[in-house]
This record gives sequence, C-alpha cells and structure tokens, in this order.
Amino acid sequence: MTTSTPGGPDRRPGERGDLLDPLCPTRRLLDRIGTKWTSMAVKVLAEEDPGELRFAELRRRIPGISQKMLSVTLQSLVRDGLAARRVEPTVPPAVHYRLTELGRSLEGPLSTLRIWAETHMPEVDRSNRLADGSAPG
Amino acid sequence: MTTSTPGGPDRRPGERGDLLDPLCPTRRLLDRIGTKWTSMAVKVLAEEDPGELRFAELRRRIPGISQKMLSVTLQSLVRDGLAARRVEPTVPPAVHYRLTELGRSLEGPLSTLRIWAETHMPEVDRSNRLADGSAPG
DNA sequence: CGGGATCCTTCACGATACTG
DNA sequence: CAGTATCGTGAAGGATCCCG
Repeated sequence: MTTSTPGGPDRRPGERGDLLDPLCPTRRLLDRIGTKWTSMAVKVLAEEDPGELRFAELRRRIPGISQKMLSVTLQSLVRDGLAARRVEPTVPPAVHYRLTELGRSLEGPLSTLRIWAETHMPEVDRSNRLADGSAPG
Repeated sequence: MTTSTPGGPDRRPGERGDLLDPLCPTRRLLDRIGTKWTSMAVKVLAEEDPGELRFAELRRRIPGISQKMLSVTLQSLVRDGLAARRVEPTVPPAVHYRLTELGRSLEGPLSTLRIWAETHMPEVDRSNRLADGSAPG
C-alpha cells in the first residue's frame, strides 16, 4: 500500500496527536488487512480455531491463492503476531498454523466489516453502475 | 490492490457460494478502504456530519494529502455513493462534500477497526521488533 | 478555487522454476 | 510437503504543470 513513511525517518508513532498521522495505527492496520489474502487467511484460521491448519490445507481452503502468496501472507501474520507456526520435525515436515490470541481478537472487527460489506456493497455497486451509465463517453 | 477479476469476466458476485470468491463483497470493500486516504476522508467527513466540507478545508484536515489524491479519493467516494458533491455556482466555484447515509453507516465498522488498531497495534509492533531482533542477518 | 493531464517510482501480486 | 528465488506486470500514489 506504499505508505513508505514520508516526511523523514525521525517520527514516532502517535506523534503530532491524531489519526491523520501517516504512522497512525489505523493506517498501518489497513495496510495489513488490505493486502489481498490476509483477511481471508485470518477468516479461514478463525473458522478452525482453536485448532490448527497445515499449509496445504490452508491452500485448499483459499481458492486461487498461489503457493508464494500463501507463504508471504502467513509469514506476515506470524511476524505481526497474529498467527503462530508450529513445525513437526517429520520427513517431509508438517507445518501447522493457528491464530494467536491477538489474531483471534481481530476477528470481531473483521466480521463487522464483512457484515457491512454483505449488507451494503450491493448499494455501492448500484451507485457505480449509475455513475457508469450516466456519462460514460 | 490489483484484484483484476482473474478467471474470466463472466462471473457474478456471490457465485460459487462463499466469501473466498475474488469478487466477494468483503474483498471489494477492503480494496476501497485499503487505499491510502479513503478511510481518513470518511473519518474527517464523519466528524463534520451532518455538515459539509469544502475541498480546501478537507485538504487542510488531511495533512500530507496532495491535491490530486484528494480529488481522486473524493471521486471514488462519490462514485461509490459514500459521499455527495454539491457545487455552488459562484466564481470561483465552491464545492462541498458530505457523507451520504451509506457513508455514515460505514463509520461504525471503521471505528471498530480504529479501536482495535489503537488497542492492539503496539502489540503488533512489538512482535515485529522481536522478529527483527532475533534473526536479522 | 477546484480540479485535470502527465510523468515517474514503488510495490503487490502472479507465474514459473527450483529445493531440503 | 512446504517452502525459496527470480522475473514481469499493473496499479497506487507522489510531483509537477496547466485550466476555467
């Protein structure tokens, strides 16, 4: 999402007071859940919670995701402390993922968004079609 | 956010059943509020609600936004039916923006996200610092 | 005042191939 | 099985200039 911390490197989060700061927590959260597969992965993991899912099983449950993007997405989740990774030292290795408590706590806000989306995105789509139809060329 | 509707143009929203569809409403909502300035603009407009704000005033209240990005952001909001644009035919023209009812309804879910972010992003940051410190090189 | 048009850079994402 | 490495593309976003 770009947001490459413009304005100099010597800025602290929360400085200058308000949520409009480029480093504000909301912006940084949106940068994360805005990436294409993150919210899907959280949802799928949350549905399995408190259980775990293996890499291949996650891939099956997220149709269309590539191996690379699942890997990148899970690494981000683990790095952010939203998911945990557990490796069984077998051959071949079996890697399991689960939500952390922090990850679980994100499910509420995300489901709120989902409900709004399911309820109101049809209106947004109608609005877009209207805009397309009124003055296209 | 790319999401360029892969898999062919002949897909209907909601088809194939679940939220994992690339065209699922949640994904499309995230594509919108994930863009850098959208949620900020909604927040600023919501604080003024039910009043209106002019272009220049919005720009003042969103530090760091460029003229172009404010324009693009507002056009998206209007196109999506989240904001309304009103032009006073003076010279020079005065353009006012306000949230629609649909836009107002989005404030709830967004503030839920903000609260989570303010509460938990410090934990996410700590997790990231841990990851950076443990095995950087 | 409130934009539009243009150029440019960065980055998310996809496709593909390789590995322990 | 569960990744890593590499390459290419499209789109977001910033900077700048112009316009009615």
